[in-house]
Amino acid sequence: MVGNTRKKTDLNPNNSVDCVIFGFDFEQIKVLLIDRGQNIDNLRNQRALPGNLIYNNEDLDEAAYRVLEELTGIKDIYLEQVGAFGNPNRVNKESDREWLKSIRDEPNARVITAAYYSLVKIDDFVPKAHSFAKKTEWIPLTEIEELAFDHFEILQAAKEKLKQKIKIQPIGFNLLPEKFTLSQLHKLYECIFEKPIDKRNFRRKIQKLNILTNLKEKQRGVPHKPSQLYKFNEENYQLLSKNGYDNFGF
Amino acid sequence: MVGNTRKKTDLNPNNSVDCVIFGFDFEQIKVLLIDRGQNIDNLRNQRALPGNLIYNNEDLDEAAYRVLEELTGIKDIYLEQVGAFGNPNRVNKESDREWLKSIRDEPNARVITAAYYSLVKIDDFVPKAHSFAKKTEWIPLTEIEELAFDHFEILQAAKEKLKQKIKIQPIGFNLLPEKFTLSQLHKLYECIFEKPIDKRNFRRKIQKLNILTNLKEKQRGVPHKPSQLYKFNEENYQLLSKNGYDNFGF
DNA sequence: ATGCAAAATTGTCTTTTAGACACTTTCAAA
DNA sequence: TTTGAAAGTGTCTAAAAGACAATTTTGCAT
Repeated sequence: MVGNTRKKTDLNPNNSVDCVIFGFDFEQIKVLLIDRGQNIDNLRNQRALPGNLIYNNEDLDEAAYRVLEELTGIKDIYLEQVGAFGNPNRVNKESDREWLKSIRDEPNARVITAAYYSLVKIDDFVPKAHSFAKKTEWIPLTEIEELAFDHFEILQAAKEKLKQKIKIQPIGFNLLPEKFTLSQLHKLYECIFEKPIDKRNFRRKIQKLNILTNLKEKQRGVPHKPSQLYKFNEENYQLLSKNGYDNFGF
Repeated sequence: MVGNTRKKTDLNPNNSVDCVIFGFDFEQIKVLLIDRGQNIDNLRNQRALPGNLIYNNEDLDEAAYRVLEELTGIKDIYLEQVGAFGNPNRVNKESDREWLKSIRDEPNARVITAAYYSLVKIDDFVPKAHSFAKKTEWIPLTEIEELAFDHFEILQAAKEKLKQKIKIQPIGFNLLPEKFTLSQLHKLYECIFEKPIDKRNFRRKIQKLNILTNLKEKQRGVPHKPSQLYKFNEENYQLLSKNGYDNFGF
């Protein structure tokens, strides 16, 4: 947006954005986490959400898009704010402080973060180390038990937002490739809602939305009845979004 | 929470909270706004949401409760975050800058705000001037066309949150007095959803939730058939909240 | 070629919910 | 006693949710 180059001194030491980036590998929901590769004795090597300080002249949304792109290369994607997290101790765990000292000019500053979440096609991003992230990995949601700072709390809030949001907008398509099967879509909804959903009822309901185009093309090479491939119908989706729907829950 | 007295120097000049305080007078939704009583020539005397800077050692939620109490005297009330608003120009309107100079030590600081909304029983709070608010008034939602800073935008977001939230939790009771009638509740929902709702269908649906207790007591002195008074059944509400409901929309 | 394993696909019935719709009752005030 | 004003109430129809199981198509192993 702003073409200017920014200096390190333009960083706002008190405000950051953190991104919860969800992906889906047809089996489970995964989250993109960075590993800070800490080697200090007796400190757990906790993972963290990708995030960073914002610039002083930068909008929060803009910052989220920038950080997301800087850390993952992904852009032009659904991004939604989860909220602001400002517990004064959110940055005070000993292991976190050590890490901050190594990457920040003002490691003791109080930091309030605006959290965002994003849904990406998992194959569009091959994690690689970047900047202060020594490693970047897709970690299954179910395996995440603790994170740096208050990131676990942020993650829970993001999950909750996603659950609510997908009831009123079919945003799940952002997690799937161009061509996908109804079974994959079904599995995705089961993962998000964290409960089994009747196959036939799900298909009936999703088809009635009228946002799927049958590609008249089949899966190939699977050792069972091949599935029809569908694509997401952008035009009808726009129409639907405008009018809105209220209750795509199960 | 923290008993310490706070000094002005403990204020965080870059982060604030703003509160959208909704009330209901049985006719319409109102919002509590402050009037900054500006006397400068040619500047519109815009109203603003009550809000203020937070302290450095203060949690955001805590700050919201504090500011709400400081500005209105109200506490122990439903408070929910709307989100963070951080447009770098949100504080740059000329009329706003003038005002900030008169009340802030660092009037030029960039301020990111965390917005909250709250639902209060309108009669519990009799507006009176306080601190830098020269006046405090309940203004009907429908009459609000512009506000200071980005407060109009925040208000719209808060309205939207409220609309969504009330579909999954019966939070509207916070807007009503202890004893209320079904007609009042009905009117409230119409105001929030900004559309007429069929009386009989509404009654059927709200009664099925099982969170109303009929007080076997009637309105008195009204020049028409007096209405039954109800109270909100806390016990069943807890039960309902735990299990949740999905679709109390119209 | 045959059979098997694995997942895809499909429809019906029942129950619940949504949505449309209008008349009667009860009170205060004139 | 009449009138105005809002409260209160029930039924029918259409749509949606939810429960439920058999058949089809493919690759692969024999």
